[in-house]
Amino acid sequence: MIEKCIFEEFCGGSTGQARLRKRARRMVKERRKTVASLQELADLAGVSRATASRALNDNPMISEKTRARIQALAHEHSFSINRQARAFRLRRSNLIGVVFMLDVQSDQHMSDPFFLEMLGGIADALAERDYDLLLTHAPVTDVPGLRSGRAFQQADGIIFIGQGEQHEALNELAEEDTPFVVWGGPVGRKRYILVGGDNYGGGHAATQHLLDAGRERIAFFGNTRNPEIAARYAGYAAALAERDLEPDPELTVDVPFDMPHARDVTSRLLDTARQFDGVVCASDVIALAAISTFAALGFRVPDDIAVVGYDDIALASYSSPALTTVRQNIRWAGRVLVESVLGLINGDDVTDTQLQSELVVRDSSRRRSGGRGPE
Amino acid sequence: MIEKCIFEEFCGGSTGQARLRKRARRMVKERRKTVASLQELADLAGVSRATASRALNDNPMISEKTRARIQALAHEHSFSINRQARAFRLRRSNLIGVVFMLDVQSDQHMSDPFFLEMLGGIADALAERDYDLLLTHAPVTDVPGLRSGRAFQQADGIIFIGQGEQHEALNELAEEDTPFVVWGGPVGRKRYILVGGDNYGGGHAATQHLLDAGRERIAFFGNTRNPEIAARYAGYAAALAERDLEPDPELTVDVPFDMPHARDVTSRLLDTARQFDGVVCASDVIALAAISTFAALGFRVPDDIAVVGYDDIALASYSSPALTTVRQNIRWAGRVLVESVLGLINGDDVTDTQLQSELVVRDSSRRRSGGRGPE
DNA sequence: GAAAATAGCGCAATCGATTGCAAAATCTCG
DNA sequence: CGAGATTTTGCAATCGATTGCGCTATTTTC
Repeated sequence: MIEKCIFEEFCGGSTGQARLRKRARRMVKERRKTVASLQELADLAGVSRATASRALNDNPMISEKTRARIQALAHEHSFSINRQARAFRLRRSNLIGVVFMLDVQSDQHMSDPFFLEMLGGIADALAERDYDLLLTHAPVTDVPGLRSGRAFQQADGIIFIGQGEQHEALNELAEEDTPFVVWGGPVGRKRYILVGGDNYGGGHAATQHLLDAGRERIAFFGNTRNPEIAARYAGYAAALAERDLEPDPELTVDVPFDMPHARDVTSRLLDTARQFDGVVCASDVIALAAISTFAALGFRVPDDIAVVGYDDIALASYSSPALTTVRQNIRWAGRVLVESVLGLINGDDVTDTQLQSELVVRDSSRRRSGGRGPE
Repeated sequence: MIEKCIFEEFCGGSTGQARLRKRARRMVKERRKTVASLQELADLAGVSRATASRALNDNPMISEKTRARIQALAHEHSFSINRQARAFRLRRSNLIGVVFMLDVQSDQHMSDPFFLEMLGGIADALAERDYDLLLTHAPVTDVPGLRSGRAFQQADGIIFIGQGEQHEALNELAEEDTPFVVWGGPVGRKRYILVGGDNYGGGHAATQHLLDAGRERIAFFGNTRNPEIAARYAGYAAALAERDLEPDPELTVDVPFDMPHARDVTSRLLDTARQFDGVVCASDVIALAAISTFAALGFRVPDDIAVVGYDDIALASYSSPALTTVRQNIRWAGRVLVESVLGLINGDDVTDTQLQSELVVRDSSRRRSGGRGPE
């Protein structure tokens, strides 16, 4: 039945295609064998590799009829193109590298759920565009070393998550020809495409929220050498300035992103007996570590010290008390990063993007209203 | 100087190599141009592609001298092999796919930090072995569909994280020829290599801990259709049995892995007014959600209800009260998974592995000792 | 010192898909 | 019905690295 359909249109000519057709007849018998290469598919269909290739790629040069027939055949034999060969020929792998730039101090890499959500967003967006995600978990002491790393060679483009303290190194990488985009905060003399949240606005909103709640001595926990954090700090300082306050240097604490260190630093701060009644944290993880430390040392949160976090990770709303935080739409961020890097690859004009940030008020920073507590 | 070194040993013969040498002289002048292919490197060195290839791969067929010279040249011109071409030729990509199998219910994929730590462990272990990580974030409704997915075609092997409820589908995949290993719990009629923690032991220890603390009606929160959870449940039931108790079906609650659902289910359970004073949770995330819900509803933790988690994610020790939980050495797990899948690829004999689990007691389950509280 | 053994290298085929160009088939019209 | 226009399809080169086989030098052996 099918054989008939396949061949009836060919029964005329007798040129070079005759050979192909003979081969096709032979192939038909071994129908069930898996089709492994384009050549085999072409033989089955009684056409040349070229035609088969074009048919599968919806090349308009191929007639509707032939295309349909070949695609059906491919499907029937569950044939799928060899992606290695394709990548080799086209010099395009359909792979996007994702590199996490983490602070150097933390041995315990990648423990911030923020990264996971970001990764999920990127993975989804890439999948929609028929790209795969090559994950590199780099010892980010030497960004230049990445150049010779695997990600840079196999991937068509790179997404860096966070600048860490490697802004300059990234600038140098921009001279290379692998396109990349960076999730991070604003910096001067930038030669790469940047996508980020409104860190300034977020830091401002967080601080203002604490001020509105009646807090007067507000600390900032975070590593301001990281551009994202620096922008949040700028927002923090600005909010203070609007109330004629200014940041107390002793309350600006370089807290790393991982919890053990964060806890450490926090408790040391408390030892110095500096007074403060509010904290703006550079991440939810830092905030949770801080809260835990405060609690362990006998401070009540939020009554004695109110805390605001950043990122709105899933766990933030389930801590007790629930954490007020600045939400970034991470999944959307992932999508924007993907669009940007693919845009670069296509040679489009790509510009920086700033996503909105939004303060999510939960009940951890009230001072005057009584705590709702257990009912 | 260098030119001399390169050529002095050749100045004898005058066979087919003469042509090569001429080309080399020409190339030397344009030293600085980036070397893009093996051919160019070979030309520079005055040898053939074959020799260059062998030299770079430390093939013993090549003399020490030539090897050193070519490798030096390669380094000098920062030449690195084209991995696409190599993968194509060798039919080996040095890519390992990692697929997360998540419960279907949860729209909010990948929010459990456990996955991130696991991913980090796998990424590190792979990097050491010169492999890259291809991340697939699959809609795991159809595992068979993965077969035609990108990961399966590009990767030399696959690591599945979690079986979800897809055990049977995995069994079918085992018929295919792509080697894979699975992180998960014990199941019957298994045709794939399994790596997992001691879920039974962990569940047992967690339950025993609560019993030792004087708890008498202990609930279990988790989806027991997931093999890992099922094993933990078995340990839970066994621990109860040792005290002549048996699981109350109404206290075995199918709690999904993501927090919103977990919270939902938890509060519904409390509505039914079933009495219980302890909970063994299938993950820390579930535990934190449960604690948060209990607190919101006016129960004191651990005084009214003690909770034990599973995984010991970084945040577990920073919740207040700190979470007692079962620790799995996730980074080591990642390493074992990598060794196993690479073993399969090499055709080694690979067997299942069970890693130890360890109860980490923090102060969330005391009943008789007074809470330490803020000092 | 000639024959045999051994190193060290080069030749050329190969992997599978894509694509410019040319050839063949089909269609259009006068 | 046949030339010209147009649509389809095939030929063959190409991407870059690897490797079996064979050819030269060089060394060893007697």
